[in-house]
Amino acid sequence: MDKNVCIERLEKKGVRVTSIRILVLGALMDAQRTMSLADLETELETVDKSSIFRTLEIFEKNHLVHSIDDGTGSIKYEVCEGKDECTVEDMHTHFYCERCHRTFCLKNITAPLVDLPEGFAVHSINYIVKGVCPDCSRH
Amino acid sequence: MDKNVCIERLEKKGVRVTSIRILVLGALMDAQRTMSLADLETELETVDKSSIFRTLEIFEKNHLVHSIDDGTGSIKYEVCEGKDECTVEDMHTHFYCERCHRTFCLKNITAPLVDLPEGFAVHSINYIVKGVCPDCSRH
DNA sequence: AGAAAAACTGCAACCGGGTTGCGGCAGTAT
DNA sequence: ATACTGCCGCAACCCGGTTGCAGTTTTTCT
Repeated sequence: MDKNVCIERLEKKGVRVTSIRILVLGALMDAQRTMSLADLETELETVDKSSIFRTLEIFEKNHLVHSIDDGTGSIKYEVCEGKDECTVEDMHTHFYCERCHRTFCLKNITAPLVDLPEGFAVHSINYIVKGVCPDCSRH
Repeated sequence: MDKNVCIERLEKKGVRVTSIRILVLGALMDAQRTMSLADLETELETVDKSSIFRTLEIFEKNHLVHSIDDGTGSIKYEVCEGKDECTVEDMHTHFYCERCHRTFCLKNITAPLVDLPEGFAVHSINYIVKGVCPDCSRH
């Protein structure tokens, strides 16, 4: 991912630009899938785990990325597509492949919302479908 | 929960009856909510963590209980209602209260299933709605 | 019943993802 | 230049979950 695109995006969200932040954001934007902290660690060998962690914290607070819990025990991150907030984009469907252990963002499929009994106030939805992805079911 | 009810249920599923298993199953059946390993640990002071863990493993394999990942980092367990399998019951909606940190089973609300692109094979659904529960929103 | 095998349990140690304290470094402001 | 603030790497920690092992109980086989 072009460095300047990252810098621009960081500045737009009011996040101070550093070399590590460019690297992390670039890796996430390049990735065609969600990435865990461990994924980023192996991708960016030179960068310390805690630095990546704190970078993601800042990114999340500033709505540059959001996290998804796909039930695998490790949180996944992906860049927000929305303009300012990503509360709505947050709610798209994710698919977890039990064979290749990848988590897919089905961004064009918004997560369904059921009617809840009186008194329940909804803030967010975590909708994960698990099974076998097209790649794996071909083999 | 009556001891004999537990014993009966264990035998019905072909799980060997031990005192610990009666305790764990009883605690889960009594609970009006899902329970984590830690919850069971504090509830059953006398029983070792690893024993509870292995007991839950066996229960899950024999479809006495199933687990839900509510995204809090600790897996929750609840007793299966179904006769033999609980693949369908598994798919009901759960609600996680961000204030009191309890996970509710909304057993009468089945988890919705979206249409996925060609090639995705669905095995299970993880549908967690997060927000504030009726109890907490009253205060 | 008695011996061997299998299953169950508690203890302690481990594992891995996530998190934090701290000291050093870098950039910015005064 | 000096003081301040924020960023980073290292190491250590935390916590839920998991495993190896040894002692005990239960089952199985004769």
